Amino acid sequence: MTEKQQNIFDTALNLFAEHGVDATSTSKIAIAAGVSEGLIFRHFKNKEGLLNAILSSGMEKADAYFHAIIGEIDPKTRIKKALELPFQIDSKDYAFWRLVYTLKWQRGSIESDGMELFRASLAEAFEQLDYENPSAEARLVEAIIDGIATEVLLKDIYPKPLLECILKKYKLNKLHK
Amino acid sequence: MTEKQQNIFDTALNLFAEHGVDATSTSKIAIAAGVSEGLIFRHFKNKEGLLNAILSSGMEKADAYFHAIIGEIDPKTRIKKALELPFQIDSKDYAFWRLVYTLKWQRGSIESDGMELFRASLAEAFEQLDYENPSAEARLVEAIIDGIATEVLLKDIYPKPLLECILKKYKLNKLHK
DNA sequence: CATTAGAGTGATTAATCACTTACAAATATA
DNA sequence: TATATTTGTAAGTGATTAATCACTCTAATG
Repeated sequence: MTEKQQNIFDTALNLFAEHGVDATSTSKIAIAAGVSEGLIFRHFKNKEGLLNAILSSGMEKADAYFHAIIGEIDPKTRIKKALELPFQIDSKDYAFWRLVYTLKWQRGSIESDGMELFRASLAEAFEQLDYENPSAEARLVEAIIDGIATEVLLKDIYPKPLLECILKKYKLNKLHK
Repeated sequence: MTEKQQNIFDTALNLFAEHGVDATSTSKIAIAAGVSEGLIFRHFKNKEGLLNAILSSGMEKADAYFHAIIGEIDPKTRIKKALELPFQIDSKDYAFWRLVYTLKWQRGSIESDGMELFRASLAEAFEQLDYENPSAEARLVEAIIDGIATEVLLKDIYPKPLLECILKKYKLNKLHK
């Protein structure tokens, strides 16, 4: 990636996240990136290609986090780590996640293979712990993660107290390790 | 409201919810509603005015639900009713809520006075029950509601099992009344 | 019957949209 | 040094955008 190409990538990500893809024109991206509009199309083919480059780059990094949780063998620890996910979002990645959550509502959620494995491994953990409805429990955890992530991404408040609260509900707050 | 005005209102709501406000042109609305484009501007002044009409109309109905919860005096019942909220969304209102959740990420969340009171009354309930951090508990419930509502609105699955799961965590599943 | 007001239309506006083309500058390779 | 190749630009393209325009139609009022 040349410097200008990286410029396009970064400013597009920020503008997409802040105002939405549809409200962000290629001309605005070019101006904000200090680049001619044509260069966007040279490097990324079209607007959709630019968006896809941003998404796949971000999901690659995200998949690493998911696999770290899948690899956790102890079911309690696995669930705990899953619930901790939204509290560990790197602030550098805020724009990316804002974009992902925005796109959920129009273009369907961006699914990586890591996310599917993550879902299944959660249900498996609840099953090992003899929960009554493991798959529903897994979906609930996913919903809670989404809800808290929304809280973290949209309101800039200190989220840690929420972690205490939710871990208590799952009796995971005094878990060794 | 004349029939055509109602037509514009309804089709705009559905298109806004499905594709987003920015991706929905006034010409598309007019065609889908079987109406001349000019009529949109006669009745609603501009696109923003149409959006505002849709939002304020919807929030009026939503406020009724919030006040029903605020009016509940027993703290446990109040919290339970709050957690039940996302499971009781009228399917006729799906489009409206999809629109609300979409707009959260770009134009800021649509806040009604009912919602602020709701938030405060939740914290009050947790305080009465001697929870350690009532305001954090209230924010957590809000986040959970948002997460489950997202689940309900985006995936068309049967959500009731999730209600069982979450009520158990709050020990509200065997609450009389 | 004459007047008025609101509902509704279709053509038209300037601006913006995503994207293309023609060409120059820079950089690598021979 | 000569020649490709890549990186970059400026000026365009037609299509679409939100909004306005002059206008017609209908129904009620006096």
